[in-house]
This record gives sequence, structure tokens and C-alpha cells, in this order.
Amino acid sequence: MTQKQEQLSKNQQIVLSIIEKAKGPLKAYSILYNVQKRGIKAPLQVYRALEKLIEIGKIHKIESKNAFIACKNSDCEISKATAFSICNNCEHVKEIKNTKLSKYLSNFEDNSGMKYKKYNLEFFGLCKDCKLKQ
Amino acid sequence: MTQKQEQLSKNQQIVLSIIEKAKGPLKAYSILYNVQKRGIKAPLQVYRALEKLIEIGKIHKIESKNAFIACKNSDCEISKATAFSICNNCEHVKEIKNTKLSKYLSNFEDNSGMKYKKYNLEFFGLCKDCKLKQ
DNA sequence: ATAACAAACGTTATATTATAACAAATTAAG
DNA sequence: CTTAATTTGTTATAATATAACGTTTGTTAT
Ligand SMILES: [Zn+2]
Ligand SMILES: [Zn+2]
Ligand SMILES: [Zn+2]
Ligand SMILES: [Zn+2]
Repeated sequence: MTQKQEQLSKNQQIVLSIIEKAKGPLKAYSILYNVQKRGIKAPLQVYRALEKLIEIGKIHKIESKNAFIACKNSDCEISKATAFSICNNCEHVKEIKNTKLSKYLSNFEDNSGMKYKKYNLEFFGLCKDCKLKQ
Repeated sequence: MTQKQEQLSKNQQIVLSIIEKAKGPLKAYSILYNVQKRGIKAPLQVYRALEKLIEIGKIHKIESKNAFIACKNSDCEISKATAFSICNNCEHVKEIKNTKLSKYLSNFEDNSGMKYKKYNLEFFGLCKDCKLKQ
């Protein structure tokens, strides 16, 4: 019974747990600093774990910040359809779960003859808290 | 007659002209290499020009590639609403001009209480040429 | 014209983000 | 067990980006 590899390796588990505990996105070298007490010593060990975690959809990369956040949305398990809201003031980041949006974008076609298999969308603005403080 | 500063500085002109001539997005250090014969010697000179050009909407940054591309779309002069299609095979990048899409996204609201002022969207897939060659 | 201010420049050094290369250890499958 | 594939550990280095500082140039108002 060829059971699909769902088990994460030790380093992958360590890195994932740090990211899942975090309130916001973490940068690779901040993750490294956080896991050094657990035996991970080199950047590459972190980047390799990140690569795998992204591949299986457990985390996403916030491209505009070079930072990594846990997926809270079982809909994008394969990291093919991601959308985030990012506060320009407090840098708060949230994954957007919106079926209409994801359907709209997943089905989007233009006149280029290109069929899109994946997208990443980042919205920027002021979060509720920061809007009040202005 | 307080005429709005629309004149680009020397370095900004040099960097912009390189980016406009290019077929695809250029990386900062590749731009640097290209402009060294024109007197620009240091990365910071390039990055400062890039920053300004982005600010005034002449170019955009392709976040997933850390590369810069000229704006072909007068609709996003202020770089507040950008969308690109990116070929996973040949890395061809094209700015998407689609009024429906940009209206949909500019007006998008979710239940977060956040009003978005800016977005960046990157689609990935195979371009027409690469699809044929598969 | 000239003083005052803002924007752009030049330069050196350094910070931050990410990957190459290689060998050893671990895990999954036949 | 054997073989193949994945993961690991390690060192070194590549690629991307900014800090800090002083100078020069361009704009604006008197
Ligand atoms: Zn997700
Ligand atoms: Zn905020
Ligand atoms: Zn544009
Ligand atoms: Zn292509």
C-alpha cells in the first residue's frame, strides 16, 4: 500500500513549528536564529526545509517581504492560488480566504493564449487597527 | 508656474533606457553591468534610480524574480495596480492589461475591514510558444 | 543674484537573502 | 539485504539590497 509521503522530516518539522507559532511572517535568518538551539546550524538547512514546506503547501512565501507564513487555508494545499493582505503600517499579513476571488482568478484568461496554473496576489493597505490610529 | 518635476535625472534616464530596451525583466546587477560604460559604478546608484522609477510608475518590480520591467500600461502610472503573466519555462514576463481584472481587484473587499490601496498579482503558467514545444 | 532647502550623486563598507558543491546519514521500496 | 531516493551536515560563496557620509546639483522664494 504505497502510502503517500506525508511525514515531515526532523528539520522540516522544526522549521514548520516555528512558523506556525509565529504571529506573522518570518524571515529565513530569523527562523535560523530561532532553531539554532534545536540543532539547525546553517542557512541551507532552513532553506531546504522551507522549499519542501512550500512545495507541499504548508507554508507560503510573501514575495514582497521575503518572508514565510503558515498556510491557514486548506484550499491552497498545493500553493497554486494564494492571496494575502498586507498592512503597510504594522506589516500585519493575513492570508485571504475568499472563494469568489479564488474562483475568479483561477479561471482568469486573457487574450495571450496562456492558461495560468498558479497565481500569487498581494494586497496592500492599512489594517483596521492602523486605520483607527491614523 | 510650479511645473511638476517630470524630468528624470541622468542616472534615472540611463537606468530607464536600459530597462525599456530589454525584452524581459532585468536584475539590478545586470543593469549595473550594462550601465558601467555610462559612468554608473555602484549598486546603490542603480537601486536609487530603480526606487524612483518605481515610485513614478515607469517600471515595476517582478517580486518573484527580483527583477525590473518597464511599464507598458499607462493605467498603472502610480504602480498601484499591477498584474503580470510569467512563463515558468522561458521566463517570459508580460504585464497584463485587462480592465475587468483591474476593476475587480481595485474594488475588492473582504470581511477584514481593510480597504486596499494597492495590489500586485503574478500569474504563472506556460506561454503559448512553450506550450507548443511541450 | 543669493540664500535656503530638497533631491540626486558618489563612494565605501556592510547587511541580508539565497545557493553551489560534496560527502555522509537516513529512509523507503523491491 | 540491496538499491535508490531523500535528507542531512558543512563550508564556502553568490546574489540582492541598504547604511552612512559628505558633496553636488536643482528649485524656490526673497
Ligand atoms: Zn494557504
Ligand atoms: Zn496595521
Ligand atoms: Zn504598468
Ligand atoms: Zn515560455
